[in-house]
Amino acid sequence: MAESAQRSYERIYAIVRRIPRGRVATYGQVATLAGLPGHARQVGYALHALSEGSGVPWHRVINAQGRVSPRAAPGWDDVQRQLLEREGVFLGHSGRVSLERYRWNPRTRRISPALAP
DNA sequence: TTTATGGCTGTCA
DNA sequence: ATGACAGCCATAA
Repeated sequence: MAESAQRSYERIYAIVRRIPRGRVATYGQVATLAGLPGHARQVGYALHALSEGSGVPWHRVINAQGRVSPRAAPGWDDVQRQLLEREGVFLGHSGRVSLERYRWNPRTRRISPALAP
């Protein structure tokens, strides 16, 4: 693997690591924050290449539609949903996450749970 | 080298 | 609301 790609991966991981518990971010959002606007797909690859003990909360990254993307290995999407629920991110009735509520904003834009309906 | 394929996204029907 | 299409670019073969 080329070093430039490695660097990008590290940036991506650094961003994903910042996502707080109970929050989610989209692939595109992570890409932009990592300084790679438009490389959302690459974020998916970076996370896919991740090893298990890396400490990177890959499950907090979902697609722009607020859904858990289906991946190569069947059953993993369920695992991801479980992990999210364990952190307090509950999926809507159609297996969708309300991005309006759970989207992570690095610049303090946080939604108070007490304020939520 | 070229091709095919993806843990995506935005736009349009 | 869902589905098809086209960009984007790193990996794998």
